[in-house]
Amino acid sequence: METRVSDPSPHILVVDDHRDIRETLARYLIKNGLRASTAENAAHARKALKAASVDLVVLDIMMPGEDGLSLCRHLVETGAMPVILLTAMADDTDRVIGLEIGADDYVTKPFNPRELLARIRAVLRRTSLAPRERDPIEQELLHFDGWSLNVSRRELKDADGTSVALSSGEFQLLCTFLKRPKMVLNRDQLLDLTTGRTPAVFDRSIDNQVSRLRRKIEADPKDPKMIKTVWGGGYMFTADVKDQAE
Amino acid sequence: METRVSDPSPHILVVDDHRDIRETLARYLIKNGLRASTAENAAHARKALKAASVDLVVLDIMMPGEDGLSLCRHLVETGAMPVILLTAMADDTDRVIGLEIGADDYVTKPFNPRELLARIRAVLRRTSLAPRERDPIEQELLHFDGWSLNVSRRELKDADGTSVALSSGEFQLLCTFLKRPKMVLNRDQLLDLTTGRTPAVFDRSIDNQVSRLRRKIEADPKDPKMIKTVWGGGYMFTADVKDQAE
DNA sequence: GGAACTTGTAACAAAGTGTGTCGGGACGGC
DNA sequence: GCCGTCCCGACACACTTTGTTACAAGTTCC
Repeated sequence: METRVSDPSPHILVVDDHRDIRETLARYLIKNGLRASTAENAAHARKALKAASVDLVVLDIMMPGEDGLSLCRHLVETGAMPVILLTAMADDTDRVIGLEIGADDYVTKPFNPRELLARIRAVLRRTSLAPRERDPIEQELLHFDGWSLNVSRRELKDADGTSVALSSGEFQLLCTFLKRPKMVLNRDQLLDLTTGRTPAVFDRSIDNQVSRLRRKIEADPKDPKMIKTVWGGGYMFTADVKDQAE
Repeated sequence: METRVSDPSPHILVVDDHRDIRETLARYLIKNGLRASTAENAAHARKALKAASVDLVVLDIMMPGEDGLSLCRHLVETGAMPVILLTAMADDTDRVIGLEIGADDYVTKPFNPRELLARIRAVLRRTSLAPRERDPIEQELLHFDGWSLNVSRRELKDADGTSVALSSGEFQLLCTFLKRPKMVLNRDQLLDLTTGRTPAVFDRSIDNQVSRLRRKIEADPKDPKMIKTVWGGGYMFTADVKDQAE
C-alpha cells in the first residue's frame, strides 16, 4: 500500500555547464527523495529529455552554445514542462525575460540548495494541481500508417474512423513511441518513459505491453510492421508519424 | 469616483500592495456595476473601512507591514465582513490558514478577473447583502461536448437544453474536472478538491462519485469518453472545455 | 415522524498489469 | 551447415486496481 506505481518520485533534469554545480545539486536532490539527471548543455538536455521521463528542468540561463533561454522557450511552448531558471545574478532583466518566456520560477546564483528544493517542490505542487488556463485547446492529433491518435482525448482510431480502446499502459507506450519514431529504445528507457519505474531484475513487463499493443494495432501481430524488435537492443517504431492539427 | 449616495450596488475594497493589480481590478469591478475602493496596505484598509460602508474586502494575503492574515482575522472576528483572499500561489498552507481564519473564499494569483467577480457575487449573495442580479450577464457557463454547465446556478443541460439534476457532490466533482481538463488527477487530489477531506485508508468514495457522474453525462457509461480512467493514476477529463458568456 | 435523496462503506465482479515459464528463433563459433 | 546460448513472443496466472451494486447512515423537506 506504500509505494504506488502512480507516483514515482519526480525526476529532475539539471542543466548547467559547471560540472560541480550540477553534480552537487543532483546528489542533493537524490538524497532528498527525488530522481535527478544532469546535462551540461542544451543539446545534451534535449537528448536526455527524449530518453527519459522528466518532470521538471532546472536550467542555467547562461550557457555557451544554444542559449538557455531558447531551450526554455522551447520547453514551455511544446511540452508544458515546468522550468526553474538559474540566473547568475539578481538581474531584473533576466528575471523578467525568464518569467515572460514562461519559466515557472527562478533562483539566483549562488543559491541555497534547500531553497531550490523548496521551490522545486512548490512548482511541482502548483503545476500538478493548478487549474488550467482555458485558452488554446490544442488537439494533439498524431497520424501514422492510417491510424490517428488523439493524445488529449486518449482516443485511437483506425483508417475507417472506428475507435479502438487502449488501456492506460498501451496508450502510454504508444505515445512514447510516437514521440520518438525511428529511434531504438531499450526496455529500461521504455519502462522509465511509460511508468517512471526503475527496472526489476528480469522485467518482462515491457515485452508484454508491446505484445498487447501489437495485437491491437498491427495488421499481422506475428509479423509486426510498425513496432519492430531490435534484437538485443529494444524496440523501434518505424512508421512515419505526422502530427496535424485537426 | 465611487460614492453615489443612495446607490445600492455593493462596495468592494481591494487591498493589495501592487498598484497595477489593485487599480486594474478596481476598474474592472466598476465597469461591471460594482463600487470599488483601493488600499495599498493594511493600515490604509482600516482607514477606508472606517470612512465608508464597505460590503466586501478583497485582500492580498502577502503584504509588507501588517500581515494580510491578521487584518483578515480582525475583519472576520469583529465585523462579520465577508473577505476574499488573494494568495500568491496555490499553496495549500495559505488556503487552509485562510479558510480556517474565516475567509469566505480565496483566489490564487494570477487570477482571472471574471472568476474573481463571480466569486465576489457568490459571496455577496451568500451573505445576503446583495440583491439578486438583474441581468445574468456574468453567469459562468462552461461548455463541453454538447453539455453546458451554469456554475453559478448549478445547472447542467444537455445538447437539447433539457436540464439534468446533479447532486452537490456530483456538481463539485464536475466543476473540479472542468477547471482542470486534460490533466490526470489522482483520488487524493480529487477528494481534497471536492470535499477538502483527507483520504481514509481504503477510500472508494471518489470512485463512486465518478461512477455516478458518468451515469449521468456519458453516452455509454461502460465506455466513457469524457471521464477517462488512468490505471494506477486516477481520472482525467478529456473533453474540450470552453467557457462562453451566455 | 416519514419520504426522498445523497453519500460513504463494504463486497464482489471485471479489467489491467507484472511475473514466470516455455518454446521458438537469432546469433556466433565451429 | 550444426549447436549451444541467449533473446524474445506468447501464454497462463497471480495480484492489484477499478466498476458496480447494495446497503446503511445521514440530510432535507414536508
